[in-house]
Amino acid sequence: MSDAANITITLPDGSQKQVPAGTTVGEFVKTSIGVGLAKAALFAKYDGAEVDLTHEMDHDGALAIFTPKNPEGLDLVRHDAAHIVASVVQRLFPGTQVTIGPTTDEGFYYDFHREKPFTPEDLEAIEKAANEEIKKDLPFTRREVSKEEALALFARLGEKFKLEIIEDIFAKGAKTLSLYSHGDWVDFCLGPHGPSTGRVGVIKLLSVAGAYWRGDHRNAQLQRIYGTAFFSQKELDAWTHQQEEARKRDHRKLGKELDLFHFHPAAPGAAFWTAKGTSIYTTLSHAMRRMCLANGYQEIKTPLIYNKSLWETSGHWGKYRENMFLILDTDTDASLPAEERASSSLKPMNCPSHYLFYQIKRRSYRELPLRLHTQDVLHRNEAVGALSGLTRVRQFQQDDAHIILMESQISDEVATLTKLIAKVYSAFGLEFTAKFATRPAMKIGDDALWDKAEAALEAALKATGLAYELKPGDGAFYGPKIDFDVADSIGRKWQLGTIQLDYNAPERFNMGYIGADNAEHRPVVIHRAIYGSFERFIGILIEHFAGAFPTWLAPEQARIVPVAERHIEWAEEVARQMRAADLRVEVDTSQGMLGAMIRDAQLAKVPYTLVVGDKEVAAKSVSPRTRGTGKEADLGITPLDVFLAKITKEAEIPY
RNA sequence: GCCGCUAUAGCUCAGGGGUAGAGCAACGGUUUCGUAAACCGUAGGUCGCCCGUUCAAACCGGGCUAGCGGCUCCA
Repeated sequence: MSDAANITITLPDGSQKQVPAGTTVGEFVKTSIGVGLAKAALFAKYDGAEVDLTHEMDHDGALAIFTPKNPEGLDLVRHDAAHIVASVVQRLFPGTQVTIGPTTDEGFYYDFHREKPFTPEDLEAIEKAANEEIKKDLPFTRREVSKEEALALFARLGEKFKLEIIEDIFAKGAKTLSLYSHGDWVDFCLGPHGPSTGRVGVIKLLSVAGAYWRGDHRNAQLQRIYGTAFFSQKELDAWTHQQEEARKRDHRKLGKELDLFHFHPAAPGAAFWTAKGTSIYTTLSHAMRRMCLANGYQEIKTPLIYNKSLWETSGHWGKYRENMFLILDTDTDASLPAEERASSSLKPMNCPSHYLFYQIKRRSYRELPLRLHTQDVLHRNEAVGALSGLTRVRQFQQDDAHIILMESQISDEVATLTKLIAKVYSAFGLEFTAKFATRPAMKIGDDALWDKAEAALEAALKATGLAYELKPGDGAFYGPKIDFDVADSIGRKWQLGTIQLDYNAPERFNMGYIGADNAEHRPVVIHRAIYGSFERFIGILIEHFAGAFPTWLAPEQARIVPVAERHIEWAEEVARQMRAADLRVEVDTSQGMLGAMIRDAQLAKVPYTLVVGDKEVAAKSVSPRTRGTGKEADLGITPLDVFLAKITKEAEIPY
């Protein structure tokens, strides 16, 4: 189709153009498509690969142009922004070494090595200089160099982290390394980059944080500068506003405002739940218990403290002791290390309890799958720096279960479980992502068992048709797992539900069952949680609903507001009838102005505010008002029995 | 655990080397009111804790504790 001098370029609409080989993407767009697009273009995808506009096309292929209108365009300029920030940091703070600077969902970061930490004032100076660099509109230029050239260049610059990365890149089989420069600053990078620094509209630096080289805490401590970039100040302002709105949903803020839970320095990582918060907790607990009992589970309770010997059998003593609250034997020598003085520990997980429970008697294949559900209190000694509101605590309860079953039952059980999880999450309107995590470095059991477990779990997951992401090395120490993640208000993802397959525990605990053949067999264990933990789940729900819980979950489902003192009697009668129908109701007897009482109820995010005055008393009715402002929130005068029927239905557990 | 930041009244926050301030909430009184804030008054704090510098520390320095943003880890 093409002769030696010409190549055929296919555009996304299917049209084809012939141009001389060696034409750059930029020239092609300008001459064959249009000046407007040429001006807007940032980079292109040519024959499946992302390339710069200066890339010379040398063969037939499809070409797609990306501009600020594409999400990929924003990601690209943020990558440009990371380079710009790194360049000004090295100019302003000589001696600082660069490492890596990728983009994130919300912006970018760049990790630096420098003895002195960056101060907030430093950040301001860097941000100012970075934005000046944008105004200079310096072109990004690319060139390819050999390994030797690359090593020589970065050795001369004194960039020892970069030298390590270069060795890695070539070790993985790269033939050359691409360098990108703007001004006199150079970094290596796969690219592509935009045409010039001017195309990055505005850079905003957000924070500086510690990070470890290659993500390993044994390595050098780096300083990570987080930032974001937008094409215009207007877009940045809109994003900033959106961030502020998201922060208003923060469960730590709302938990205090709505009086749901509190923390005290005397018990870091362990919540005090108010009556309202406890109401949410117990409603969720009851809902899960009910669902489990309806789906072939039995609920059991087990001890909270166990002898060290149990943890040795389970493998926790070796692989999880750092996270366990040990109970020291006071008779022992105080100079000995804690793990030698410990005789027992608070349980950090329910699994060993359930294995002991299973072992209480001989089990038959007819009992399998044996599904044990427990909501006991667990303690994990989390690192102080890891604690965060309700999403990361030291004391919590899981909606935990262990399913002891035959290998042949795994697939069906995993399918049933993913359906249950999807059902619960959809009842809240929560969107989740699934991850499949395989054996970690810190593990028990031989590789043959892991091979078997990973294969069985992934096959079961595939059979459900659910989309999932692969997380190699992220499994529990005893088995591979499927994790279900939900994002909080500021986009951080938290693991909630989990399904974990365990071939190790049955071996360690020598678990068996008598099969139909009257012989002893080894079962398999599935660990699963749907909420994950009540604490984290409630934290996520608070943010998801911005504190405005659905009626069935709201701690106060209705508040009755008497217009004047003479209406209190009917208000109390309404409350009595509603409480008799198991509804959670309060009467506002504060005798404030009506508007003020309604405002209080609205701020408390009570689903229904029931105004009662002369008209309502006379008609044995209420005037319900939903959450929200203005006339549309007012449902008008409603007979009490009609309203009762409506709210009772809304108070039903949806799963 | 690591890096950085923060800590003033129940909450949100101002102030600042020389006897501590506001709004809301609380409490008392007046008001009895029709769909997002009535009015007047009262009370409330060893400025997170310890040590140091200073004639004098809430303010400056150090340590600790807790919280926040990340890293590591994790439900």
